[in-house]
Amino acid sequence: MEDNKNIAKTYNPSEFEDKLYKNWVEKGYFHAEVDPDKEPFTIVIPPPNVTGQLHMGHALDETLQDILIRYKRMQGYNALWIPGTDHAGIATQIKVEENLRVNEGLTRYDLGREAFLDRVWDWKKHFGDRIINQLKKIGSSCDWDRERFTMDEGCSKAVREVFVNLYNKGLIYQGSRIINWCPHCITALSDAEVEHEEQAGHFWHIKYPVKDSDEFVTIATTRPETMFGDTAVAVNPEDERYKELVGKMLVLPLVGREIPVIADEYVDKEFGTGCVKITPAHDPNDFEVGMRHNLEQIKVMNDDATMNSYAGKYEGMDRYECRKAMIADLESEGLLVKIEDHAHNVGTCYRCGTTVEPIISKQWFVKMKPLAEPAIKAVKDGDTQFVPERFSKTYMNWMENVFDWCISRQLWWGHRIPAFYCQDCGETIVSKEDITVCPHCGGKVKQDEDVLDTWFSSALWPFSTLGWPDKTADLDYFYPTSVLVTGYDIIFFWVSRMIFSALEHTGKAPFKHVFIHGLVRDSQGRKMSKSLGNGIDPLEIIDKYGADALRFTLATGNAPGNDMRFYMERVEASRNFANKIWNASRFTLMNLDITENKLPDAAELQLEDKWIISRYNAVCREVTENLDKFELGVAVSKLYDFIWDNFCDWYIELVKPRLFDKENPTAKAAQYVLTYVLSNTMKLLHPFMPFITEEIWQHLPHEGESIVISDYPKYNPELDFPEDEKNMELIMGAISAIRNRRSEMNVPPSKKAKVIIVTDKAEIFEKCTAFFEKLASASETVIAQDKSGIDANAVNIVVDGAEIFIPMGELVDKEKELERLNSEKKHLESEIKRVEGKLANQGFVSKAPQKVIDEEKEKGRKYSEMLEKVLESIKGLENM
RNA sequence: GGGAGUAUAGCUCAGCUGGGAGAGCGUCUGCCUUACAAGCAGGAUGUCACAGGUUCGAGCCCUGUUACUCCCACCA
Repeated sequence: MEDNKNIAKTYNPSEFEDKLYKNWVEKGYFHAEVDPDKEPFTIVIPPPNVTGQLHMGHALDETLQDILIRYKRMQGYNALWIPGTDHAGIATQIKVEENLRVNEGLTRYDLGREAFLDRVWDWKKHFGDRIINQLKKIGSSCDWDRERFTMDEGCSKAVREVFVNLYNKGLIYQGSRIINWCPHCITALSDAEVEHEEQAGHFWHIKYPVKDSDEFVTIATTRPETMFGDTAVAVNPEDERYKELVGKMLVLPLVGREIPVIADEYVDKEFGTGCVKITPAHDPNDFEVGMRHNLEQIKVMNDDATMNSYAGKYEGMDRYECRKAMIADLESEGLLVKIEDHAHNVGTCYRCGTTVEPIISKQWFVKMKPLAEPAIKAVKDGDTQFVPERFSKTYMNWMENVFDWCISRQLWWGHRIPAFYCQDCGETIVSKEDITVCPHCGGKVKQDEDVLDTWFSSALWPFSTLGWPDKTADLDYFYPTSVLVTGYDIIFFWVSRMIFSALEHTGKAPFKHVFIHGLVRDSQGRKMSKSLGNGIDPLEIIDKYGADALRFTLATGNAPGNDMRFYMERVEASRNFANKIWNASRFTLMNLDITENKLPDAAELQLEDKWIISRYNAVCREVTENLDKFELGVAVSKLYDFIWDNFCDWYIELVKPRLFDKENPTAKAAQYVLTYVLSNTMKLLHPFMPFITEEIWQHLPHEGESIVISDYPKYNPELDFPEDEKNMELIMGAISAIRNRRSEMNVPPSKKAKVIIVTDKAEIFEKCTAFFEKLASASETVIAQDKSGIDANAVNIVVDGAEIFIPMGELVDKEKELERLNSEKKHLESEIKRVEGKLANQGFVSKAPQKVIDEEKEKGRKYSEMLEKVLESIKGLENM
């Protein structure tokens, strides 16, 4: 502690953040082992994608988790935060392919599956490491000995186990159904991976001639190019207009194929022309109609959304090229009735933005209904609780209406589907282990080429990271996890799937709470994105302002679950707060010659000491309560107010005269109180701002080797001094009033004046005459019982508990003083009127809680007393 | 078509279970007061979207209205 007094003059986080973090990791503070004597508190990180680097959204997510985990660790829980990364199937593959294309002009097919995957693993290594380093920079207190990856051995084992289990239970099946196909990524997508956006499209009205007749029906479509796959035209059975047509054959324009007119309830008579082209291979509704009517399914596109041979002469054209060409042809043949503008929802790929094509395809699916039921129940019963609660509605809504989940992807990067097809007998074998021969016929087998949806493995994250499917001690002890912290944007993708997966495979909900946060937006409220170029790199902020400032910014300024705007002024304000803490600490250290951290005997405590201790104690209680309710922003802003307003602006200033006066018998007590309150406040603040709090705590007299593993302060009823708080407020009120008066009269702070305090609470005001010298620019303070002998040229200030006179000589303008006193009088009178009105109200007196009534009465008493003094002063002035 | 959110100081936002509105930034005035100008002291600014209702009392609870935002949804 020899260098205590030599901490740097300005707050410079880069000088100590990395050093402290390294030490924490080396000491193993973040490492957790099973310990039956302690209660576990577990968080699994939402694994960032290995696609690139962390953005501000991650920084928010990690900050919130770290606050919770550090808080619980300090409270004595066995806190475990499991870190890791996600392989992010499509997203990563796209990145690597893009990289390959730009740098080497190659496609993944040029390399071949194995060589390409080697490249992706290289990518993963590079960006995975980078992400981990970024997590550390933010201060995340993860257990790095347990770092995981969704495609590591353990997670892969869990994936296979789950796939085989679900398959054996009939909850995974393979089938040909309409799925969302991304022609750019060349893969199937789940419903959740499709983003709908309203686009200005068209409604093409096209004539389909009736066979052997001059008649025709007009259909309306938004995707005319799919007509090559039409296998019927449907009308509503109740539709009188078309009753005669049902059963007749139509001739499909441009290709001449014949299709029937069928009747189906699905058709809305009122919409469009009332005739619907049915394309079972390219539309989910049409698919259903096709099933009912046993219609042929004709796929007219290739995987890249170019037209195939069913499109006749349009074969090879891109779907939109084809659309243009065929519309022109229809028009020239006189079969195009009209084109209407029509806004409609178009599905787009969430990774590349390409318009997805609903297309029939053989894929693997998870049957959702049986899995959704327990997942709904778990949230209904409160086994898992959303914070804020409203997000459970979002979850329920989705769960209750969920369709089967398409889990196969035509990609290379991911968990290969553990299904094997016998080349000889055609049997499908789903197996946990790789097999080479068919168990039925001994023939050669070939593994399914596809991989699983990346969310299939993340769905298992809370238990796969703890060793499942093995019955490990970790799993037994740390699972289910305590809280999951994530953004509302992945409730469907991830949260819901973790819940039903966990219930199905472990029999338990994966976490007690889901703490949902919003998105980090830019200063104008726009989503941060690459294309807008408005993203802010968390690391740049850390370099410039420090991780603590970043964390403080992210933890404050918005309500849970709401989006927040991020801009530099806020970070600067946070940094300024850190600087404030830094300097208050520097001041404390400069004035310290004690080596112990303890409170002095109660008898030695001065009024201001008891006040700050009492305030600290109250803040301690409130912060803990807020943290327990996940009100992190409220908690930390209370600490901000306490540190800045109470501790710095008042306590330190009040205590200076004692500290600077070596003869003062209470100087030591002040040192102890400063140390006690500051170091405990650092503890309270540590979860939010881990670096600066550790740095300061280490310099202060302390026990233990790190604030990280120190005990979180607890509320202590013995430290409540309500009476002293009240008295202190009287004095603070007086000081403020004097400052106010002097400022109004443009008295420079350097000009000292005599202050005469007339009060019958001499014992309160007397004790603190020292404050006035320092704070109120007084040269002398006199406590008097009455105002006899007070100079006529004194300004008169009426405050609660006292009347203050400051002789100002010529500065006093009698008229102006009268004016001011009269406005004071008016104000007091109106306040009294309000209070009296309230107290005269029978309803109020009989129904309001006693506490509120007493408060009003107290106000009334105070105001009346003050008014009396003001009236006297007015009278005195007028008589002069 | 369903569901949710937001509307509070010039700007960005807090405001926990109802007891006469706060912060940061900005702004105005005065200060380099020996921890801090990344600071100190003092000030100004609000029909808490609108209309009703419940209540002794509403920014907060209820109903309706308006504006904006987001999510979900197989009307071609």
